[in-house]
Amino acid sequence: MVTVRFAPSPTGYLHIGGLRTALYNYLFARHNKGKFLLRIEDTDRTRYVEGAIEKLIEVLKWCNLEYDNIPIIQSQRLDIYKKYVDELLQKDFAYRCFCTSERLEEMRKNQIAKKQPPKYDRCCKDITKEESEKMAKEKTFTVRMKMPSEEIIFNDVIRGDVKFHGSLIDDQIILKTDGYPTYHLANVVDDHLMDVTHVIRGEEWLSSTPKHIILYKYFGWTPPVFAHLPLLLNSDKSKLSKRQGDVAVEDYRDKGYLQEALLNYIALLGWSTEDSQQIFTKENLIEKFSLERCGKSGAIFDIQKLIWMNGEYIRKLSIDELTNRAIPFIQKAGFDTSNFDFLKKCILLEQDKIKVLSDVPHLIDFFLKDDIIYDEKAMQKVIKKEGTSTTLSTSIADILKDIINVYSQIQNFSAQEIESETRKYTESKSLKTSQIFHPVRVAVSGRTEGPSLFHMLELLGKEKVLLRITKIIDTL
RNA sequence: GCCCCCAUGGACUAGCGGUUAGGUCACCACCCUUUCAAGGUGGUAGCGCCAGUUCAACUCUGGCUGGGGGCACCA
Repeated sequence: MVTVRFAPSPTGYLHIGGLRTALYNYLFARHNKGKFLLRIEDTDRTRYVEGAIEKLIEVLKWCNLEYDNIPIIQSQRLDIYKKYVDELLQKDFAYRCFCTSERLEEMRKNQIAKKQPPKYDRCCKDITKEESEKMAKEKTFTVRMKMPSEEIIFNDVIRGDVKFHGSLIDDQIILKTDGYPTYHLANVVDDHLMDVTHVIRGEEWLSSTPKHIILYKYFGWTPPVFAHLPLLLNSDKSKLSKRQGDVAVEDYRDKGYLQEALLNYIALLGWSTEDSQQIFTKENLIEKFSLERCGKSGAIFDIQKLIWMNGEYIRKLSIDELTNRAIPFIQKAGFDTSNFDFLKKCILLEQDKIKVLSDVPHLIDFFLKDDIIYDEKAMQKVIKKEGTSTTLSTSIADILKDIINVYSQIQNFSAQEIESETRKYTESKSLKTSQIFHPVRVAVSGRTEGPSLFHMLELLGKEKVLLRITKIIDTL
């Protein structure tokens, strides 16, 4: 059975690149009716972050990437790793290293200064077993794996055959002085113990794969199939990182990107179908995903396309669903959200315009509050007509006064009714519709852009409309 | 410095020897329209370079250039 895993380290947030890795693993598992497991790689105590695991799990849940196991936590399995390290020591595939980190650092500095590749000098490699046992009792030590001087070739599903030479690779530390294993050891041991069949991970791991291959060999285990995904990039083509924009999945969530849109967009960063389909349901992705159709080159994370796609998904949401999802954002902006039906009507009028959910409060705020803000430019351009004759300005006031009269007469203040009465008035005065529509719009909403005018007036209600127009006339 | 990976318009990509090099985002124009959007139609823009193989290279091979990743008691 196909078994894959997502193995993040809990650094405090889920990186968007990590999410892509998780997604591809998930899709691959579901497509093959296999298992998708979660493993937390927290073997670095110096990077321990309070609450990071919980946060990670919460974000994964928000993304709807459900895993099939109780998450494996590496820091709780120290005895297991120790057992395997001992096995390697016993078989002479590894050795204790008593060098201090100061010495190693010094050595590395010198090597770099001499333009040599930084590499351990194997100072402790030839200490006899007896000596090593003895020293282990009084000194702290790490354990290093022995890299054989041989050609290491492995097949990567995405990249084909990749070749390294063992002689160029360091004797990697597999067990630290604090008793914790390093990534390489823990990763290989756990993947084996969890029966992982396919390792799908980022390209940054490609060059340490030979170490893993050798570990599998030393243990006598069959290595999994490897697939190294191209990296996600900043706009300057460097590895996607903080500093150049948001990289945490929760940032996107908090800005109002839909989980469906984020995943859909991210799925397309490094994978595509032959017909270049853009919009996929999750089921669709599961059905069509394959590692063979993954690309090899890094992909720039382009927010523009994500924004477009998010809008696409928002437009497809039912109005109830959209309202529910927008409510937290409206609340955050300080508005009362108890009147669901009213909010629904407001949002419906703006649905086509919403790119991210955090747009919603601003788009509908003039429905929700009485002291609306009048956009200065809009006022100048539409109401005050700066630079043109005062007679025109007067006529706008007159028009608005007439409109008040017209609207006061309307019994059934519906969009249809308002429109027909407005048009009737326009004709009777031989005015252009724009001479009426624009000033009314600005008067009631404070801005030039907005929803369909008459639907907006209906929703606002006769009382507010008359009040707001009156208020504007007073300023003229 | 060493090792590895990669290379189609501004971005994501399709292509797997013969195509008017296709799609999506962005951009521009037009249409629709009371505004802004949305939607529709059309458009600008691309195979990094040099050899080789071949009747024929975006496609295969080699080199170059460019970009990226890795080289921790981090993952």
